[in-house]
Amino acid sequence: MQQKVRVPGMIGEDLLFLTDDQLRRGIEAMFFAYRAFTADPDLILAELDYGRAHHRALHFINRDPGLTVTSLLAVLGVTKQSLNRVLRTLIEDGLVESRIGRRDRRERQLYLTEEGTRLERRLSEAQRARMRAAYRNAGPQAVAGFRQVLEAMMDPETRAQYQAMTDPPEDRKEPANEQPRYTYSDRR
Amino acid sequence: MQQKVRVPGMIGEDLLFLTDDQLRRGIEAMFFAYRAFTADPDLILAELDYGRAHHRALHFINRDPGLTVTSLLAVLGVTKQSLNRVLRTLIEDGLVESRIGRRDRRERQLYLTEEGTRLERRLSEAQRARMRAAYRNAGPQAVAGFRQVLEAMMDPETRAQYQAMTDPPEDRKEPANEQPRYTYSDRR
DNA sequence: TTGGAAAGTCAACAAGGCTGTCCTATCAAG
DNA sequence: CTTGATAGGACAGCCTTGTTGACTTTCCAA
Repeated sequence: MQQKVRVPGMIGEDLLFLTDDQLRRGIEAMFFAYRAFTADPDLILAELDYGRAHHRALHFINRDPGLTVTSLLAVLGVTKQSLNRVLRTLIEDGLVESRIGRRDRRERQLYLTEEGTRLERRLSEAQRARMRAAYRNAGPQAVAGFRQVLEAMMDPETRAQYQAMTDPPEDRKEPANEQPRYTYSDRR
Repeated sequence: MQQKVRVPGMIGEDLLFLTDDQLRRGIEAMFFAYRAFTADPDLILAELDYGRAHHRALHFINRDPGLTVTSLLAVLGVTKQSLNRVLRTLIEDGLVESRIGRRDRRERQLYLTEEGTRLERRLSEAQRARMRAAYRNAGPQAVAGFRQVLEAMMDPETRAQYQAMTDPPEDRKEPANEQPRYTYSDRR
């Protein structure tokens, strides 16, 4: 079990980064970082009696307005019943609007209301602030590596979905406003 | 709100990686990757009627045998009651042993039993396998960046704790077996 | 016209967070 | 030796968010 091999001169490249110990460090880093990653939005959500599930719904509806319940279900990877509970409160509270599908009237297309947009922005700005600080601190090269490892960690289907999400500017139904749009937001 | 600035020639360094859009990509990468990260152990745990909380306890007890309940509490960042529920089942099931503290008899020092060690190994090997594949795929430079960003994302206290955990070989109570120990485990 | 997909609903259950309260054992200081 | 503080454990009860299973309504498409 746990066959450990003492390596004398190293093979070709430096393989020390594949050590069980290095892997454990990475695992723990994921655990601690993810906790921090969700901490800021969680504070805001707690005030409003919402949970992480609400944040996730708001995030993906904001990113892709008009997406159907089924698509959202697929992205989030939860059951219809679980999502429905969350979605219902968001709709009741006037943060999300559910319109009957234009192509297929069985489908429901989801949109954020004004108020929903406001909350989403508040939540995601809190989350971005931490991310931005971490990015800035680590630098562009580190960020590239960060993304590369995370992508390599995903299940293949998820990764495909993730990469398709906005990798190509991709026209879904709206012709999509073109223009490269090199935007850079800052504050503080 | 959301002040966007069209950047013509870029400032000094390339700041495109701090774009709100790039930050959003990073946020989504965290979400999807974390889901994958927990997926493999979750499958094993489900078989045995355990949950993620049990895995976390086993992990940290394994990493630091003899740690006290209070230390474990601090690392996990949950309440005593929440941990206790999990710990109790692990002790009842004979995976964890709780010995009276040697220095302070009020404390309980936690150890994995044979069986606990076996399960921990099974869980962590599943998790490491995915991590190893991702690491190998991304390469050592990317891994360095990955860790750098995750560390920058942590709360300062957590980061200090994380870095202290095994950064210096550090003798806690055992004199700690020295020797650099360049080990490299593989299979497949 | 009919089969099946999309959506929604109800009920029930479980994991794992949380708070609050209370108790015991033990240490350390006065 | 007493007394206050600390470590741990237990019980009750609450919440969110995940799950299954069963059932209905709506509506598209063959």
